[in-house]
Amino acid sequence: MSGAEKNRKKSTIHPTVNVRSKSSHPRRRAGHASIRDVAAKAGVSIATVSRAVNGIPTVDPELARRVWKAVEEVGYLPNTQARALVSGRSRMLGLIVSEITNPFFPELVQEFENLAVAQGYEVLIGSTSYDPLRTESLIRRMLQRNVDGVAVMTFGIEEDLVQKLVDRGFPLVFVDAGPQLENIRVLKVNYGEGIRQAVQHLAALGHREIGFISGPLRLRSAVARRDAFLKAMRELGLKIPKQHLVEGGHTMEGGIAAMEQLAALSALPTAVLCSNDMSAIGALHALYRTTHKVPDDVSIVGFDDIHLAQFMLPPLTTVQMSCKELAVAAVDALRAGIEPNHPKARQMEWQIDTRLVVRQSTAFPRGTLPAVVKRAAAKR
Amino acid sequence: MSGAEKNRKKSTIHPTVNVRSKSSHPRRRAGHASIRDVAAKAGVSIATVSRAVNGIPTVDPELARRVWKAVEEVGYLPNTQARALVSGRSRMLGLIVSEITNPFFPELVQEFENLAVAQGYEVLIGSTSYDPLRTESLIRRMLQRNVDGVAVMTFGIEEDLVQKLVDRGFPLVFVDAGPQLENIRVLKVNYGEGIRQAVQHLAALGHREIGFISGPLRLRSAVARRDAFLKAMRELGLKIPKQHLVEGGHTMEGGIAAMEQLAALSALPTAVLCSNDMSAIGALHALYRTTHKVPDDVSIVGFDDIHLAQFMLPPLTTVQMSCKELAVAAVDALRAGIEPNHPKARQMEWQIDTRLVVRQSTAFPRGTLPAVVKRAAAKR
DNA sequence: ATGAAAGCGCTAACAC
DNA sequence: GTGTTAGCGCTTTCAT
Repeated sequence: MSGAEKNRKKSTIHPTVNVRSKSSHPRRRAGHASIRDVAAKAGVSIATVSRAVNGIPTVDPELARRVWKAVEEVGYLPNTQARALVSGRSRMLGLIVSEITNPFFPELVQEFENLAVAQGYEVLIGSTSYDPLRTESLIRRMLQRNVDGVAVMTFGIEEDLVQKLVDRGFPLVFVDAGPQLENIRVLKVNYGEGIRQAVQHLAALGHREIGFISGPLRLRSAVARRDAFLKAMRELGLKIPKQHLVEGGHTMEGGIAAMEQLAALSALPTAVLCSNDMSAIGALHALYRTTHKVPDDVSIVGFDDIHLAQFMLPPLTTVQMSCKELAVAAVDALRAGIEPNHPKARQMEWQIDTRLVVRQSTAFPRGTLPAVVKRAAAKR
Repeated sequence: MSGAEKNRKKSTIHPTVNVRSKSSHPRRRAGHASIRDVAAKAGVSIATVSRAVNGIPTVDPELARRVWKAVEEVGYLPNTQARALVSGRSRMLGLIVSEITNPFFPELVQEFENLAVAQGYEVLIGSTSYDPLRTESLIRRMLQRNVDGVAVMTFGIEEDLVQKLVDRGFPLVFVDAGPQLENIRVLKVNYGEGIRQAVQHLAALGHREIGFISGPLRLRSAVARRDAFLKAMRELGLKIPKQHLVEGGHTMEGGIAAMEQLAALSALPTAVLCSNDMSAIGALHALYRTTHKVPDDVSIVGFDDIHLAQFMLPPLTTVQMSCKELAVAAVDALRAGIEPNHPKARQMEWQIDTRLVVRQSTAFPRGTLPAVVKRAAAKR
């Protein structure tokens, strides 16, 4: 109970008692107890308070008790900013998504946040609206806030900035990051698997004319989904006329526009696969407006399996990409990059699977009945 | 170009040149340029750098130029944590919502974030999942992160904590905060207006049996909406049998369950008002499963007007509560509480209006045709 | 085991 | 107008 008062100002030669407590410093944060208040109350040094609060085992149990009591009494909350300043680590993670209003992302955000918080991290969220400029300013702001790492769940960012960060050794996690960039951890989504299942499901029902509503093609992930579709079709020997391939922008509006384009064709495909669920919902809506029935007239398949999908009318058949899985991988990858002794510190790739979920927006092509049904009908 | 080196360690008596630049301190943040690096590069003191960077007009233009050049060269980003530490303000706002996966909230979050960022604030987002414990830990975490204020867009929080914060003078903004708490800024939503419009719209169409699917009744806002409905019905002299009032929990699942309950009644109401759009979507789904047609068999009205509402099948008639308006008010109210010289520093209430948006989920009650239609039919 | 003191990066009061 | 310096709240040597 001696030196603590020296930490303050030049001031009087005789720092008698608790002058510190309500501070001489004008900028002192109002109404907030600091470590010094606790130290004074407990009659120990601030170092001991720090140690007690951080659970360092070498503190005398009796002193620890006194410290905790004082903490209680003054309502002390350690100031994370100060901690971050001295430790050089903020225990904040950045999470950048393309469009927070696309329901897939809130689901992702929630999972990510739960995991992060459980592991002692806070999350700074940013939504880019597909704007590279926004993405850049977002990353810049997050860096200023000293986040320990950033997970970018979208693409369209200036490579320069990424390169600079990578050079600096800043932990970065991308989904579907394409190119040669080293030292970036990447979540590789296996689009092929789920999309092949979807195409095969449609083909098995008898569909041969299958259209595709893609996402915005400057997004790597959108391109990857389209390519997976093309590949699956080719594997089955199915043709894709150019006009059956339309861009939908991953929004409901985009889905509507794309479906209208398809519907204007002389021969509307009997089934349409969409690059995400929002486009699929848009497609559903467009078909409703043009009085086409789903799935009787045309089958629709989505991608993502957002919560909403099962509540659509009709419930949407879709390719599931688990945002839980994505979140787990993202947090894991981030920590691998941040914490020097992380068991996966050297791992650079995380695999994410996708799979088909069959609901009621897919059925036999219009005007056809499969053999089994015909046989059943004949029996009557 | 002299004293800056003194800031470091005891060390050598002769701090010849740029020993500081890559630091002697072991905890120095790796790869990140600090204000001292800029000062060294520009040949000025750190104070000048600080002033230049913060746009203080009294700096010599020539020096300012040199500073900015150095900033460019070393890739300097001011450390927000340090700034926050010294200024006692973090320029971070907390935003607490009840359920990030309810599409209304991402829309709100996005608006809020855009506004906040434009005004130089960062946003820390938290989702409570209606859990008071989570809410409390959320607020606690936000306080540790030194947020300048918190907007709570949900209710169910322990009053103790709120009281403590209020006593401390901590800026807090609530939506629909009910009780006597002083020094809390509140966003008063005028549910009555929009809901009265909805009930009158239904009544005008000829509905007399109008059901209501409420939200979770521990939420003030849910109670307020139900009460507004009851009041509007009373004003029109319409009766509400108890079984026409069911709780839906503000989720799709809840909406489905509630609608099923209603559908199981001997006399299903001809119209149902829902406490939010998600319940309404659930109701739509439940009616689809029970092969009731909307709006032919029963009219449905939602609340919130989320983006999705217009894309439902059929497009949802709903009471609009503009999240843009809410966000604007929330940020405004927060800043009023934070900034001592804010023009509205003394204002404690913000009004938010609601209004009906008519789409296609409402129509005449089943089995009825209004006079005009009958006359038109008779003419043929 | 405990305390003193340095210092994280920055701002602002003060001196010149 | 510019530099020096104290200090924001905290962690972490280094002595004791």
